[in-house]
Amino acid sequence: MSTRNEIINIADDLIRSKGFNAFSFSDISSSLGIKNASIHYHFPTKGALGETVVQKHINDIEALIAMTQEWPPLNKLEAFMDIYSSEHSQGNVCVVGSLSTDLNTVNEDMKAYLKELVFKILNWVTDILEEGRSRNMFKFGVEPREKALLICTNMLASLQITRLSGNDDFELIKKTVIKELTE
Amino acid sequence: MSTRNEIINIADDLIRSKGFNAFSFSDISSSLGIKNASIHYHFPTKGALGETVVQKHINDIEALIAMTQEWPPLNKLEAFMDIYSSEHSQGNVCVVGSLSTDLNTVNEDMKAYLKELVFKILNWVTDILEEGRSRNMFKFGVEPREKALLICTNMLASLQITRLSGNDDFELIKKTVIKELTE
DNA sequence: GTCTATAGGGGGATAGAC
DNA sequence: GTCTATCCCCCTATAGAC
Repeated sequence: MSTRNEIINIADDLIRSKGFNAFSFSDISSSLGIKNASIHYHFPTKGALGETVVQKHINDIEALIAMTQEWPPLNKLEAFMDIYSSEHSQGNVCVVGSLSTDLNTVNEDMKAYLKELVFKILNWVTDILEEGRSRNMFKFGVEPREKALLICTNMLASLQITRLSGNDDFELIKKTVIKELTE
Repeated sequence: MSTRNEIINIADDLIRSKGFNAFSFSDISSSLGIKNASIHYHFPTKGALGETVVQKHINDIEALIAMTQEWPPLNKLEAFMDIYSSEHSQGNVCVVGSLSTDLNTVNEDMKAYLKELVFKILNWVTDILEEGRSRNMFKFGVEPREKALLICTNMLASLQITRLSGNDDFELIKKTVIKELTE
């Protein structure tokens, strides 16, 4: 992998494990075996690096949406939830949860990319729910976008709360969301 | 109000607006019109200040639980949700959301107090839901603690997500949670 | 592309006067 | 209780050699 991509991946991991303001260029350079100054060759500022990390998440979610386009609604929903399972297994929170906490400290471009990411996720989950209900696979008594907000907030905060309440609660939340939708 | 309590309140606000690692003693001292060194008279370290802020939230939630003990379940649930309405109106996230993001950077005592806070909240909401269902005021098809996890994660993350998706979504989430429980 | 060296600032924390 | 003065460390970022 290119140094540039390694930097992006390490920064992404650090944002989700420690937070944007808590990680430093030294965390990255020591992990990579290079010097701080070399990072600035690839990214002029910490903000520019942060923007690129968020863009990567936008690209990833777009790829996942495209890949699962023909899947049944329940499988799509599980693909969505698997993003969070993967983050949970690393003990990390999600990028939206981490950076929304720090939102008043990041630059305007990062905010804009984060908004784009949140809208993409919300629209995707809304579409999945709408499709699932119209095909009689999901049951819920509110608007699809309302239910999408509930499920997205369940996923986002489950990563944060289970850092404190206990790891088993993450799987419990996931199962409960699916149980409520399908029973 | 005593200087000590003013420091606690300003620190609390800063944690929920900027995050624990982003605020500095200078933010507090300039806001209070005192010098950095004076803060250290009241709190030896930043960690000790953080611990006190979390303890304050524990005390506040205990007082709220005691005050609403005889209220009907729906009013109790609304009292719980009003905590988040108040934080949302300030544009802040909740203390658990903020500090769980930074969890890997805070000291062990802060972690312990945060755990205590999360357990108190989860147990309270679980009790409210159980009481509401046994009195035929709430309907839900999962265990009370499971539903409490869903509602607590809805509240926590709604503050974070609506910083990005739009302010109206907070009220929408609140209304949807109550609608699902009571219809 | 990566290095050394360094600038320039801000962070938390302490000592001791008042 | 609050102040001034100061310490020491870490941070992001830049200049210029290789």
